[in-house]
Amino acid sequence: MSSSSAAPAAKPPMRDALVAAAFQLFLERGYEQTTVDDIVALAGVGRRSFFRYFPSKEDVVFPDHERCLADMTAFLAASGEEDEPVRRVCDAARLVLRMYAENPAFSVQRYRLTKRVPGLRAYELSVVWRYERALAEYLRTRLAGRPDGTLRADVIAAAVVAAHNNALRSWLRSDGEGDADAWVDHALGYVQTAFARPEPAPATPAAPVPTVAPTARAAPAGAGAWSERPDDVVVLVTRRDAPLWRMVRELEAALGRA
Amino acid sequence: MSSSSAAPAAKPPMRDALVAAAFQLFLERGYEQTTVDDIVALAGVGRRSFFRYFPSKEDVVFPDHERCLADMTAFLAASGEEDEPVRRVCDAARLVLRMYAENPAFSVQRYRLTKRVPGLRAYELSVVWRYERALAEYLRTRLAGRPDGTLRADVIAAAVVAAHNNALRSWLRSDGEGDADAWVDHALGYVQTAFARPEPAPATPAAPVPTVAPTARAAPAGAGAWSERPDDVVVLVTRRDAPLWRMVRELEAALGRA
DNA sequence: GCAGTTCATGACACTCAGTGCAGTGATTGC
DNA sequence: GCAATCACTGCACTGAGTGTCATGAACTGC
Repeated sequence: MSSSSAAPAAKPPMRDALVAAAFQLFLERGYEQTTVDDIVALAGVGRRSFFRYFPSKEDVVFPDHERCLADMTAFLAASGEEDEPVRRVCDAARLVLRMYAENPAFSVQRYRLTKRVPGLRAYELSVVWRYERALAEYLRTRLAGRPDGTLRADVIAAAVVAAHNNALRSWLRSDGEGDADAWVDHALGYVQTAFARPEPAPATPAAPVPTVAPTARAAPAGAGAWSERPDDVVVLVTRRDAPLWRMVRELEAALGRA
Repeated sequence: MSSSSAAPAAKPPMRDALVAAAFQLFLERGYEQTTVDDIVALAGVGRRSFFRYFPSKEDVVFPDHERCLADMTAFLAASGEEDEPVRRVCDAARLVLRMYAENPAFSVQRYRLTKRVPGLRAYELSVVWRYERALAEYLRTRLAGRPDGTLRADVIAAAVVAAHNNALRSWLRSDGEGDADAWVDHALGYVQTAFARPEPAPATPAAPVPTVAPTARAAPAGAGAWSERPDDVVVLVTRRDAPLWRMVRELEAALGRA
């Protein structure tokens, strides 16, 4: 019972049931050959419920990215002036790797699925783009005022994402057998050295792969994404025209319920 | 050549008519508020014809990217061993800029459209991704055999695309008034220097950064980098232990939705 | 226990993107 | 002239996504 049932709002099993049913059918007969009606029929729920939990058919393939993005945003927001910016975004990228590594079998299946289906590849791009934007926004604030601040922010963010994905895909192609952390450390190390030049701080060129920062989102309290210390309070900032389901999902993510 | 093949099959005017009608309606009432039926009605053609010229509604917004991608692929394929790889992909990226610069008014309109419509942003990502893959594939062959060849290829391609897009968007935000080439040259020059280091090629240290950095109107917005969007945002502050439904209710109240 | 409320779910109907198919009219080649 | 081809149109269909309402379970206060 590590994470289920315990406290206030019980985790809805329907969401997981839908993901399971969807993947069963996707692997059986393919993504495009599976309709939402097929999924809800197998899961034994109403069609409308599917779209209450997932805004689109594609979203059921990436059920945990929203949460991971919230973690990344919180991780970056918790950064201070003492953190080296490039290093910080590299560590933030490792959060994504960790999510993939938490369930290798699932990740490998999904990788093979997204590789085959153009629509899913396109959707994955939009997911990756949001990670990249989160990194870039952080870097923009950290590099503000410096020459070419936003340019460097965008380029470094793109490079970090590309390096991470290069290593991640290598690991996924190995069916989750290899050492994902080693690959990602190596890839991010390359980016760090490539962009360390304008900084005077290449004093520690070899060491800089000190593994992931704490964050241990296993701890229920530590997941308090927004509004760090002033506990007991949650602040949600969202676009007014965003769909309600997305606001609710962010809210849930901020609350640490999943 | 750039505009070759004028002779063979005369360009169908219907395609252009559809693009014109689509943009007229998109600008009038918005992208999502415009149906394909509206477009074909204004263009005075049958609905089925639309999908013969454009595989999807999104494609009508990017009518020339397919051609540009083909040009880029050809440009890279025509490269020889004597070309410096990073420089070559930078020049390839400039082909995209040229396409945008060929029709500034149209490009600016499209930029404003894609910035507003999430679906178009997502579609643009898939377009950009194809450019990036073309660059990365080229670099992979050129860097094959070298240590971390594919990693470096992916990272450099991503950096080039990010730099190009950063400059391109700066130009688009200036309503096509500024010197697009100067911005892109500067941005790509930064990438070239950043990745020129691991190479032993200090033979031409000064030359490879010919950059035209001037850019008279350096920062039109000054430091106000991203102070956009004051409105359109809703903020919810609530106690963490409040029931979820109550938070949602307050959210809905704040939104003005029943 | 009981009435009132809240909310998740399900059933229905609708819009719209995208596709397959058949029919029509014009052009081209013989 | 005749046949084949081509561009176009209309029609019907699938399937994703959305708004709306009814139901029913769980929780409220009494």
